[in-house]
Amino acid sequence: MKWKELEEEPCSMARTIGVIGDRWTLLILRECFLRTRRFEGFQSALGITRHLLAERLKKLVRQGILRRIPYQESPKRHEYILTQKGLDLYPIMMAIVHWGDTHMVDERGRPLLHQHRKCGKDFDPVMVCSECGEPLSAKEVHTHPGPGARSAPAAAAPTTSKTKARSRAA
Amino acid sequence: MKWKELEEEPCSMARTIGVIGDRWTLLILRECFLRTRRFEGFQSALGITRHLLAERLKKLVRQGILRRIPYQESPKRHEYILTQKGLDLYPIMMAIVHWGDTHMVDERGRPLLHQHRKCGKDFDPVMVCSECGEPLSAKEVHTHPGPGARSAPAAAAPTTSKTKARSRAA
DNA sequence: AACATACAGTTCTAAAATAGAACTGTCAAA
DNA sequence: TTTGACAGTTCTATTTTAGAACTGTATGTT
Repeated sequence: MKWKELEEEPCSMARTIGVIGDRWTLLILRECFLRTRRFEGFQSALGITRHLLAERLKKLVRQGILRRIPYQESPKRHEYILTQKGLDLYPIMMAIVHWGDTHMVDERGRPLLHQHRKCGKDFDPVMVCSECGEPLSAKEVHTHPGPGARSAPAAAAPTTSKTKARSRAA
Repeated sequence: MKWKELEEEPCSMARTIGVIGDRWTLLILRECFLRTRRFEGFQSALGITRHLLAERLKKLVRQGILRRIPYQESPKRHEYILTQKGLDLYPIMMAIVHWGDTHMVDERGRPLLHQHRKCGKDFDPVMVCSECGEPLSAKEVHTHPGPGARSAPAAAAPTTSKTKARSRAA
């Protein structure tokens, strides 16, 4: 599979993975949420090669996740700032951190704590149902096709090769 | 950076990314949550090469995210089932899907809907503060070092090369 | 008996992505 | 005049991934 194709699959997860689903991109986004804004900042914080960093930043800008804002003229320099679309990635980041806090910490405990300004307490992120407010777990959720589903009879995707992907959505 | 190193960084996000932060792994996990359990099931659903699939499944088993359970003798065959550690990835998956539903759908709308068995309604996942129950956003959260933080003065990491990563945690 | 099929891998080569280092170019400060 | 900060770009070497074929056990078919 070419990764461009991912973004066109009838699956919100595949599409999202096509955009942010690689290691460096996720780490770059971590830095964004930690307020890093400049090329050298990302590079020295992450140890990523300059080549890849330039690539990934371009992609994130193309995708509307970062905005490239000039902060000085001559030589022209820019900062990379999260757009609203980028800020909306926050639950993904927090969910990843929280899983790591739960399953990947050593004896020393969590590297970082998160304090909620509104209530002043250190917290964990909890994912709840938008309708009833109860915490969610996989077993309590039933998945069913929505309007954008690629229904089996329609469009009749050829599925030429035996090894091609069946259509599947999420 | 070698990806093994990621798992040892003092950052829950880096560690988690080291385990599940690549495209195929995330897609394999999607299939797991959609109840796929067998090698051929994953392969035909995703179109992943058999070689990589075998690799990734092994890694997920090593990490305790999947359990390999025999379902027949001679020839020995196994199913791959999510452990509790694997099931705990659900908020990450839902957060990814939800972002895609918000920012990556076409005119046709969402490919999949999610129904909460408890309340019976189609829902969106919402991330809230465990302490006060309010929805979270990046701007309302203050991050500070926890017990597992790699504090600057201690341990005195050499940081030999100019291009090596500064220590950074999340 | 001979053949095809299901299943779960393993093994190969070619193509693509990433690592690592060096280089470019503008400007400011020493 | 030299050095350093900054934001890249360019190059080669290494590592990963893609793609296809092959292995091996067992069942079902002709």
